[in-house]
Amino acid sequence: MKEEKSEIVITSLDDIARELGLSKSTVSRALSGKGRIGAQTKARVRQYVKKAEYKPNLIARSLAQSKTYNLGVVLPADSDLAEKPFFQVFLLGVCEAASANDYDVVVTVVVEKDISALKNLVRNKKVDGIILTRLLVHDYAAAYLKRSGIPFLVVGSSSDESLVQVDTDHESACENLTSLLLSMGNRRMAVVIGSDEHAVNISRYRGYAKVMENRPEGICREIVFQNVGSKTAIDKSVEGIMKEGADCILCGDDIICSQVLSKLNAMNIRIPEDIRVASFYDSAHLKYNNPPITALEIDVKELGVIAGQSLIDKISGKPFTRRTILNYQIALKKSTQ
Amino acid sequence: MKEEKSEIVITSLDDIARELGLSKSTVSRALSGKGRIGAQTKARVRQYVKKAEYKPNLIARSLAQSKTYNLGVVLPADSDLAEKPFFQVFLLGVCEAASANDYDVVVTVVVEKDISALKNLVRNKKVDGIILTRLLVHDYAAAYLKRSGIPFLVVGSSSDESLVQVDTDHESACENLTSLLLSMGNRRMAVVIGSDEHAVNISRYRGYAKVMENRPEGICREIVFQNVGSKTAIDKSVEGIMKEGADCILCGDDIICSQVLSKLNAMNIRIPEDIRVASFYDSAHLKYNNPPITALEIDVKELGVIAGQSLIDKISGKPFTRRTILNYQIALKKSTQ
DNA sequence: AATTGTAAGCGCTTACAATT
DNA sequence: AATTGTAAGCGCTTACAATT
Repeated sequence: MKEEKSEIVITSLDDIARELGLSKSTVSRALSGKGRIGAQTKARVRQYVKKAEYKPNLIARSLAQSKTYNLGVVLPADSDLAEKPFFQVFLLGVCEAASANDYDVVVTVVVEKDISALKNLVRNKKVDGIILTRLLVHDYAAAYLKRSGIPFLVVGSSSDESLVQVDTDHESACENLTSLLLSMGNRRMAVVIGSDEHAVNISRYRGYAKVMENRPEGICREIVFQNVGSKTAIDKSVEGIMKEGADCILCGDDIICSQVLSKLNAMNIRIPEDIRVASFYDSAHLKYNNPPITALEIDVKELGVIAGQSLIDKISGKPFTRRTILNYQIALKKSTQ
Repeated sequence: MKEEKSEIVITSLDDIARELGLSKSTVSRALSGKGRIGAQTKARVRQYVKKAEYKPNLIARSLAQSKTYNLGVVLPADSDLAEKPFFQVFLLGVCEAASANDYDVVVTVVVEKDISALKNLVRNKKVDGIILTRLLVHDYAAAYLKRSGIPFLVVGSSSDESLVQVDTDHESACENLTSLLLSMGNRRMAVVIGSDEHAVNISRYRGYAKVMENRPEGICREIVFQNVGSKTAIDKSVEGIMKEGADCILCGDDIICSQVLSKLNAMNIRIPEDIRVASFYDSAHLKYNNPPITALEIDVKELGVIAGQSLIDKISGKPFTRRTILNYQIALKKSTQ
């Protein structure tokens, strides 16, 4: 008898309803928990569903509810970002949050100003909300999403109050690291930082500048290098910095830092004896460097989890935080001793 | 008049049909190109759709066709992999191929042997096919997907003929690099390689072993380190290698290599004067290292594109290649001169 | 024979009606 | 009043029928 029953493949609410002598809607209510439903029936349906290993068709549910239960994550494919593990680790965090809420994660790519893939994702209604993993100063993607009306969230800080934001407070983190290094005896603090089209680089520089402005000598333009992209540009800035006799180099991120280290190494300059080095962003390579590099540490995966959860809260109409700021740590290592 | 027309928001085939005095099915055929349809009507519908900026509801299409137009990509979240940009760059490649075929990409995460998220993705029918981005020697995910019957593809090499595979020929690549380094005068070639639960590490070691076995001295067990995971284990292996007087170290991948470099640096051992170093996998950090490191180069993004396209071909019943082997390059750098 | 329309179906949700 | 059922709807596709 059992064998006979298990021969019937249960693929829809209709099947269950027929087997249990109920109507489709009752079964639906028993499973969703929405609407009035008798406790007994509910238990009976749920038990049956479990035994029959029935899995509801989420596509059908999507169509009926106009919800996809998908989160969109936008990854930048600019060549200089491709190697940064930030996005990958962040993505794992989002997946974790999504998974815990029965959502899935759809990724899409924007290259520089080409947001056509993102547009398709939104217009085709493939996702219920979007996470932008980086924010440009003039961000096309954010502007488009605002117009579109879809719930979205940016990783990054912006003065635009209408944006839901999740970020570390880069500015104050960099401010703290900079003044800490000053208090440790460094005087001429150089900085090498990436494109100021990226909001994060602006914040980081601002943190540095805030401290230096209040120093008697002020900001020394000769040892400040912004908009540094290529390896060549970094090499040049390091040469300039050494010529100017700086005693500490602050690097905008891990990639810049490892290139700065490479150049210093090639110039036979010792760390920390000849110059101190610190980075505004950490990575495994800086940890394993010899000497290990002082850096700001962020729990990127946690950032992803929080971003995912916040977006889901926003989508489901729960109260959500308009601006979530994550903690950071200053990891003092041998490179600044 | 135009204003009046544009007030009507076109959201479904029904709307278009009404506006054009046609039936829903005719409109559907005009847009899909399937079934018999008059050339005039086809043009008329398409023109209207363009003007009205109509976007079909893909969820509805999914339900009707039992197709999602989604590709699933499985990312491993094992802690030692989180920092590897391989997966990120590969993912960008898959997105590119997907995008070109009007597919989207859903990512999911497996942690060690926990494939529950993958199971949900498959059971909930959220994707039409799956890409496994790494292959274990005993791969739970691959075994499950085989049972489930969903089209899937693995990045990696396996003797299992039933698996659709995309990979570099790691074995012959490592074989070539090893014999090249021998021909350059190195005699005692050490190797440091990761967990042999990963198929790729087995292949790489096999390439190395194939060459060394044919040497008069054979494989020297004292300078072969497999299953090396932690930084501590790597440090120990480097110490052992130096004690045994090896003249060249082959690293299983970029992460291992940068940790080996860190240790060598700490021991004040010069490259290439005191020892040569090469890696079986490349990354930006090895390029920027001083000296730059000889390594095998793979076009990972291209690998992603090919994997994505192959899977789509398989899904759509087109002929697909059961095993695609990508090219590699040996980048000779100063570290082995 | 070529083109278009009718109607059922994909598997859910949900307002409303009907039953106890 | 509490529970369950009826029927319409979400927006497509597609077999088959009907029209020219």
